[in-house]
Amino acid sequence: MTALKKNWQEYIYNAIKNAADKAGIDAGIDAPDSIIVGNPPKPGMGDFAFAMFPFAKAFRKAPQEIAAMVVSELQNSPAAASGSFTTAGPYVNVKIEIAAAADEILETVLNKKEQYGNGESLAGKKIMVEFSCPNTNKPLHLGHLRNDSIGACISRILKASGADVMKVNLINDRGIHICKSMLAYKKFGEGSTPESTGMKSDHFVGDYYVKFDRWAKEDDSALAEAQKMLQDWESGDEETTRLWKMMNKWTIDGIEETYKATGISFDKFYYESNTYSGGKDEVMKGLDDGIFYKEEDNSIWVDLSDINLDKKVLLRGDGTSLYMTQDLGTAIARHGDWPFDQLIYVVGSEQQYHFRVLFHILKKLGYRWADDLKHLSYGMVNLPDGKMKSREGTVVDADDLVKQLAGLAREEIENKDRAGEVGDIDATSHAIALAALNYYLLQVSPSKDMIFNPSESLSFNGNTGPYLQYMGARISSMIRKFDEKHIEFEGIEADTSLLKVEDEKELIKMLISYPESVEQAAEELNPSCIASYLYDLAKIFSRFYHDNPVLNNKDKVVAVTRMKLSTAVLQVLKNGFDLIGIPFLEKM
RNA sequence: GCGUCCAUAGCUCAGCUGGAUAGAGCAACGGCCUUCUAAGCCGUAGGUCAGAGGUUCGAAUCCUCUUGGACGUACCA
Repeated sequence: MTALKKNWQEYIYNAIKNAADKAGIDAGIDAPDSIIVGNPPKPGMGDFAFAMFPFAKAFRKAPQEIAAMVVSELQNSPAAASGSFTTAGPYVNVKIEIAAAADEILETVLNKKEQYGNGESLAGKKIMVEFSCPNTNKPLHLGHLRNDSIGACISRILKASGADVMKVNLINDRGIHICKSMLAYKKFGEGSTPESTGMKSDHFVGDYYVKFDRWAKEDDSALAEAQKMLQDWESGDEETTRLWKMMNKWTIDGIEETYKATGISFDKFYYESNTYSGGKDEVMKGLDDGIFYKEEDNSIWVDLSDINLDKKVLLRGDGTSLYMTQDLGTAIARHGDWPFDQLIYVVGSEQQYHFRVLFHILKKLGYRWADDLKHLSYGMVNLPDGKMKSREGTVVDADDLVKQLAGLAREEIENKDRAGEVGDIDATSHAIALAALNYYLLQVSPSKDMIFNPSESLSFNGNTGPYLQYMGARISSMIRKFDEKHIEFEGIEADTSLLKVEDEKELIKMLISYPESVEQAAEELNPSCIASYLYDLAKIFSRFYHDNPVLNNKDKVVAVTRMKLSTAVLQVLKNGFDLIGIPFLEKM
């Protein structure tokens, strides 16, 4: 909440109080905070709107009449100096004096620079964010990209709100599915390597995962062999371990390349292969303490009837561990490494049950911090004709997608004849690709499933990341030209009282509300707040810039003032870009 | 069956703790480049906010039910 809004809440609050006192009644409100600040439906009607409906009961009067009383109170108060107000039926609409607000916000933005928008709401909090968590049996696909975008963005938003954030990844490098690709390679690989085939190493491994699937369809013994391999692996069999190490490295190397290309990074990597045994110990301990129980086949279970759930297996009869086993171990290890105030798991909605159970078990085991765990569940990415299915080859591969986007961006640059202008065309097209991708993935609220429409996501027009980048590039271009002509403008000071156009006012208001967007995004763990904010800001600027000469203005004072406004808009765009993962481009 | 989530324009999505005439983009149609990058700007058309009740001065938003969908309820992760 900005100071400006707070002031007006106060003014309205006092006005209502005074009116109530005069009428000898109790207004039924006790704090300025309780006054709701709205926006009038049309910009021309004012900047803030206050509905009088809630006070009708206390006053025993029609809201229209109360509005009139409030306005007359306002006229005799300090509020009169900072704006004007009218009744609009049951509403009191306020038009703020823009020059004073503009002066303040422009100074604030231009002084704070990349710090503008950062808040303190989470200051002192240690928040760990887990995301990505790839399996080491195949390369990343579109689903991972959504996870990565959300996880990375949430981390930045929390940091911008003052939290101490630790980004962690959990490499899923053990389990039956890993053994499947290992087994297929052992059987069909014939000693080939990523180098010998010239393939990206994670794709190389992924192919064997597919091969296993095909083999298992024809031969029932395949699965049993994989099971056997898992036992070998957990008992430390040398040959299996060697194969595992080699293939894991291939996959992880390949995935790291994808991370690098998509701008994803982590502060710490956890590996299931390290944490699963800690989880096993924990399960054994829980068994001794009578929290878990053993079945006849030696498997270990937890009874969850106390939270209206069934029972869940924690350790197989043959002693090998499961997803749950290692996740217990991982959580405990993490809290030991870095005692967090909150741990956010960015994981798909299909695992809601898993996390509910995980948190509950940790609580049963007596870990108080179990209450600080949160599953940030996000929806699936589907294709226009349904789901992505690896077996049917409808999976959208992450590397392919990024490459394809960059290719299209490059074409676009060439078509516009801007190849010479942009400098490094490869870097530029890649940056545009990332903008398109991240914006596309983040403009949708995480909780919702989304449809990935290839032709639409490959478009760079309209409500897209590249549109935002384009606005940034145009403002940058203007600033360059302004700097070149600096002699012409020497000694000329900006005068915000000249900001009279409606769009200028809108821009000022947008600048003021940026920190609220960030705060809201942090509170709701929803990046789409910032995505929509940025689009709104860019859209208004675009219209303003189209209709009103800035640098080329005949009046040099107006030119300087508008340049200052534009520079502030650019700063806020850039700050938002950093959060959403849109690379800023000086030229495009 | 039970649990969680979802349903807004032809399509993809916004819509803040309930507030004035529900907004964008894409697709369609029509305008605008001798001036700051046309990846742009402006306009036209397109809606029973799945349906029915309820709460309220006031509901896309809150509650209940119904319908439709997704996901889960694995000794997969």
